[in-house]
Amino acid sequence: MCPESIEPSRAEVRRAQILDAAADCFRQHGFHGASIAQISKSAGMSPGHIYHYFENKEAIISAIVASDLERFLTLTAEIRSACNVREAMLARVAEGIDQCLDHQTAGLKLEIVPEASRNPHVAEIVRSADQVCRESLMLTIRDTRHAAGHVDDDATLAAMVEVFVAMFEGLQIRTIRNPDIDRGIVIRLFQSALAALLDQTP
Amino acid sequence: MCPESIEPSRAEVRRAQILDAAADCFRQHGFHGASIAQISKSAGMSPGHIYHYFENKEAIISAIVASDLERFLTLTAEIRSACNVREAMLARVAEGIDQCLDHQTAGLKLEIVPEASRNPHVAEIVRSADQVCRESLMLTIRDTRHAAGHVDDDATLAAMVEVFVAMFEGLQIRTIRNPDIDRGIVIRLFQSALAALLDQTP
DNA sequence: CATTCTAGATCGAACGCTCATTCTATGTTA
DNA sequence: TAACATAGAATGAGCGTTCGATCTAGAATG
Repeated sequence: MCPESIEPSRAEVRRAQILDAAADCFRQHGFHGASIAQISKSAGMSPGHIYHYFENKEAIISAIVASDLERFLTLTAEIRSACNVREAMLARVAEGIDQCLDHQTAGLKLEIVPEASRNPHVAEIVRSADQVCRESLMLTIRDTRHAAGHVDDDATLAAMVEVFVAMFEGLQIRTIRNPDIDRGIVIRLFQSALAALLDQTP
Repeated sequence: MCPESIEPSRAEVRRAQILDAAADCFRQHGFHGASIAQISKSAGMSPGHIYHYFENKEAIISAIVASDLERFLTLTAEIRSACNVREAMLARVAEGIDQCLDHQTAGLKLEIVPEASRNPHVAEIVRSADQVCRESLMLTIRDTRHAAGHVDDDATLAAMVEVFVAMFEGLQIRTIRNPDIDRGIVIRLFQSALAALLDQTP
């Protein structure tokens, strides 16, 4: 009677329930502003019961950070596996921008960064995930540049990645600081800025 | 015996003392992680005494956010008053990047954004300051583009500002997520990316 | 010049509250 | 019945904030 992998176990369902509720609360009140009482109420269970699935509050934070970064990891892997990577990248820009401009998503992602700057455990999760993303993007950009006849050293490629990623991460901040961005024109400009980055001759 | 404006009054000194200490504590523990007790100890006074200068903790947060944004406002005004604005902008990129890559500075700035996404009072300060910055930058870019013979509509100029600013704000996130950025090469790439943004023909 | 007065600066204990976490008791399932 | 799921009250620490007491510097007074 144990459905092993076909259906998630009750414990897995409970864990996901807590994680969903916690993400909501963290978005609304921040990692430290949200209380276990709030999370438990939002998850429909008692405060004490949460401690059957997570050692403490920090473990919930870590789990959310990890799952959030994992989703980003699969996105970059997806782009990398496209046949025409350059076109795939530019095509995905609109999609990526939409995600960056979503207040809910951006709010939670921006919660993570300052937390990483002071919580060593979160910092480690964030930095190791970031490294994997950068390596993946670096290979992607190198292939794209190679196809156009350019050969760059590793340091230049790494810097390209930084600029590339900085633009998207910066857009998340823009969404908070200026909620009235004109989405359509920003997409167009982002695409041409990224194309210039990929096509430049040093 | 009152030195009016030549020397700051005792109250002003005390306020600045509190603000400095608070900025330090907020950097280390976040807006909600830092306690009045910590701030008071770091400022060298009793917890109760802080309430002679600030109504409550949120007032301290607001004051720090406001002073931080004011500093940015003077920077953009400075650039705008240069004779050759385009060169001034590109020249200041290195300076701006240095500031973005400073962990201390970036940590506090990144604390502000998620706070703005849930604290309406902070949000208002941030958004109105951001609007002033954007307007200033927009005029600057318009003049630069005009000098090169380009005429852009307001929406395009606004989007250019967004991309421009997003790059710098994104760099602050990069510093946290990847502390090992190669500063020199990023500066070079940033400059060429921004030059491409300013010189593009649509 | 010495003394008194006073208003602001400063302290730190105390308050009420909320938090993360623990623990024991009860319910549920197989 | 044995093992696990769940509840919710209890705990103790820490928080932001308040408040009355003390201190101090300088003005007012004689």
